[in-house]
Amino acid sequence: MVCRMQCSSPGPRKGRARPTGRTGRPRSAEADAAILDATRAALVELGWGKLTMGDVAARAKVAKTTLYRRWASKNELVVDAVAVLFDELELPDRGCLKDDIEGVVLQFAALLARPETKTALMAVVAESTTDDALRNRIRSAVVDRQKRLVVQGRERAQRRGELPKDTGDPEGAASAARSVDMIFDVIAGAVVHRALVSGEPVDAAWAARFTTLLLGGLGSLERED
Amino acid sequence: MVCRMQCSSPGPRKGRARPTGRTGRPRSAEADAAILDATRAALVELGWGKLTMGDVAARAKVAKTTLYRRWASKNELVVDAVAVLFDELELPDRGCLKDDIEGVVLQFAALLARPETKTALMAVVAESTTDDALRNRIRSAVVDRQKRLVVQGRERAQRRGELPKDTGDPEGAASAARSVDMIFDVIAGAVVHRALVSGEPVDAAWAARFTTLLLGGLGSLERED
DNA sequence: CTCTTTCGCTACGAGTCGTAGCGTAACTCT
DNA sequence: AGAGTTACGCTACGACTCGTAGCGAAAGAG
Repeated sequence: MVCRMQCSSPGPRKGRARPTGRTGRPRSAEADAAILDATRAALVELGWGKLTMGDVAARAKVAKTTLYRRWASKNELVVDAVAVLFDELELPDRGCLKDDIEGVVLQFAALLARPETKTALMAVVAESTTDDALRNRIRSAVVDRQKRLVVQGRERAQRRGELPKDTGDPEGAASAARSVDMIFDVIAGAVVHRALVSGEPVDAAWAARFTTLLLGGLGSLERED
Repeated sequence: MVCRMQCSSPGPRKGRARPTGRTGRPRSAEADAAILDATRAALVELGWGKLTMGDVAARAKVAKTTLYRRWASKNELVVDAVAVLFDELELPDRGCLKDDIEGVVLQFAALLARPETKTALMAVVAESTTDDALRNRIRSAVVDRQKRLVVQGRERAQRRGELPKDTGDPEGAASAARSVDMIFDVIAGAVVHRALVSGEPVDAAWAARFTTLLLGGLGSLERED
């Protein structure tokens, strides 16, 4: 889902993309990497509004036409450039649910503190409100990467006995899906809002208070179902 | 804080701005209103990325130079155009804290559902990460308008006895301020994230579940302090 | 060696930006 | 009423960005 005309296939050979199946000169994987690096660098220096395709091409030492051969618009380029940053997110096992949540909150906050992330993320979300293709790209490249952590943390807490296990029936499954969505929106939303809108630091003290609130709230939600 | 060179003063006379004190032709208040209306209309049709100053000027039937005499950039214009929408937000007394929160959540969600709001809000926040002046403008024009509702709802709940009253000491005041900030970020963040990032509806059922979570969490937070 | 595709490069029309200059309109003060 | 001051509409402008087209050269596949 990266390039414009070619199909990207897994398993590049010798630093080049596309192992076989097509003839002709293959696309340079180095160029791809250089372009994405240049995009992130430009985001840091210029921000979203002043970033131009020509500038990115110059930084990547690549012709502007090469850029347009792979990405149709600035939006899609930036989504791909930022998406890889979300691969860093992990959920190390800290022993209990509370510590796991605090860890992921701080990790997410550290990611949002990076200038290239903060300036790009909101901008592409804004554009996605009037561009369905972009919305889907963001969902698969960014949102799903994050939501996976919630599912993972939930399962881990269930194994520890900190959360009740899922019932097999459809009713329970629907309830579980609603919970995951809710938790995801609350965590990601609160962290983003504090960091980018309120503009105040997401530090360990805040993370601890927030986690207390979330866990207490989950208990109430559980009791009501 | 609206115009570029002149000081806006309250109490216009006869549809014109600035009652007295300065000489010369006064700025047209009708033009201001027409420009802001045109900006919102253009946001609906074009979105943030394709909105141009020339287009807004044409819609408002105003010269482009008039636009630049009042707003230095597209960012500031859009902030002012969207800010007034947040004046609609109120906190009607529904009798108990739970209903008050659900009400404001749904009201905020309805505001975010409007295309001109959703497409503009995230965009200006994105730009504000690299523009301090814009950040302050957003804070005073949008964020403070929302936070006021949290303070108001909290005081009302305290009068009802649903929340403990503030202690007079500095420690208690700091704790109260932290709570207001936390509640604000959680509510606004979660609603924005669900509506704009997850792209799922903020309906009455979601609002009820979210409110249950929040109130339960507040209880836990309270017990720990 | 031939075929195919990508590459860098240049050039281009279209569109936007933000400003300057001008004559005119609107309002205040004397 | 007249003078002074400021905002307005209009036109024009250079600078910039966009996205594309056309070219010859480079890089791999068969």
